[in-house]
Amino acid sequence: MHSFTEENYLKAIYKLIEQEGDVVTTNALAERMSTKAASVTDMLKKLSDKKLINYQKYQGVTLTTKGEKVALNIIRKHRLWEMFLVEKLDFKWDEVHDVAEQLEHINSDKLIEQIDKFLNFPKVDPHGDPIPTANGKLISSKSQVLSKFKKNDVSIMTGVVDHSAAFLQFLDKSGLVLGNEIKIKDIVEFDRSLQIIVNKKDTLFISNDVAKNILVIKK
Amino acid sequence: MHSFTEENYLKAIYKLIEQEGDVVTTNALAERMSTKAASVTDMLKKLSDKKLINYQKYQGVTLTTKGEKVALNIIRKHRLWEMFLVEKLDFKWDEVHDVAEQLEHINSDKLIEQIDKFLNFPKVDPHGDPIPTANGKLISSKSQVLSKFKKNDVSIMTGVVDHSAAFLQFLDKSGLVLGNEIKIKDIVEFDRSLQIIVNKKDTLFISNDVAKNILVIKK
DNA sequence: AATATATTTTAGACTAGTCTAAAAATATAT
DNA sequence: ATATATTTTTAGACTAGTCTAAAATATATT
Repeated sequence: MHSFTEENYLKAIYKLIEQEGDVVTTNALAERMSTKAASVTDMLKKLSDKKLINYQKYQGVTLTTKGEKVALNIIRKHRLWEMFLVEKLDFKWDEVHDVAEQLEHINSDKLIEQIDKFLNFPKVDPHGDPIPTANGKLISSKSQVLSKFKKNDVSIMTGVVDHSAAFLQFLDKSGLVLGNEIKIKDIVEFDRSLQIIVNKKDTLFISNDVAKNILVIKK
Repeated sequence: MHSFTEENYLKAIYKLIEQEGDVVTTNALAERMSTKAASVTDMLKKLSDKKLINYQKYQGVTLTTKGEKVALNIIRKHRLWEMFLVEKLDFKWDEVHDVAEQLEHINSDKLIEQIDKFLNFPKVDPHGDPIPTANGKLISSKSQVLSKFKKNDVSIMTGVVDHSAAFLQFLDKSGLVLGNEIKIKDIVEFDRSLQIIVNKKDTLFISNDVAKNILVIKK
């Protein structure tokens, strides 16, 4: 199997490609892993030798099919564990990340299949992120950020971009949870902040920064 | 916190003291950890510096109060996870060990308290071993090995000494599970093997070696 | 009590992963 | 087109944990 550290690098590469596009740079990876560029270079050589990434000096990295499979499997385990913590152990959605970061490295096919079954094969995790299948397929959601919508658009909240505890707690406090209907009542020209109506009842003002971190699907 | 490896050494020391008595030797520990005596010596110095063990060169080791607390906490987590796997995820009692060896190192107080609650605060694990409390108390069971009993004694099976998958599978096949009543119908002088009656129905012959690995409590 | 044997420790080396400082390559600006 | 700045890689060193081989200590035998 792959080491704890190798798995974390592969996951980080996957996520950076997912959000930043085509290739990942050494510096970007160093920042994400809270380490130094020199350490990243060392690890990239190792992952490249194992055929988990495509790497040419100075040219950045992408994942090989094999590397992507490993990354998606870690993400699958992470999201299933998060779901388990929230659904079965009464964790809040802002409390699950650190524990899931540990649990995702537990190595047992039977364990993760049974957890999946125990949860009745969920499609998304508590943050609305899709859970990759056992054979490494990821159904990408058609959700978009709320900030892209126009006045009077009505949508359903399906996820978040920022997963920090601070942001998630703010959403809880504001009554913004997955599944809620959000109608944009007004958009303030000056700062692009939004006035929204949640579930046809509560009127709320949110900044554009907040809106950029809320995922919705058009109704 | 303590490293994965440190935790495993402390657990091994605890178990060796529990079954072999007062002090643990370097060689015994090396064998248990599947490593070399030289490596053990290095680790003993480290654990001693951290005040987790009492160690004098050439004199063997015991756990300090602090070290015992760490060991018991690992054992607590191990046994709760085993219980979870069997009770909630349909694992067999011979399948849980390796996964629990990994899960026992997950570091989250909330997680283990919630697992405990989810299982309704079990007192023993699937092998009949007592689960230490959150504050490090271990209720030692009054069980004894079946081989110590006499002809016509009646007892209830409460646990096992050998936890290997092979032994547990043999017990399953023989219909010997926790809670069963075992009456000793006869003891063969020659090899101390036993003829037993399980649950007042099935007659079975077991070797003395097997009897030494079955824990029972007198009825 | 002296010697032989077994156990334990030390010394020095190895791997995985990390670091700093310096060198090399690439990108940007004039 | 060349100089400057930025990014990336290399070189060498460090820690945790491991190893082998040799030295030190303890135990057993006569």
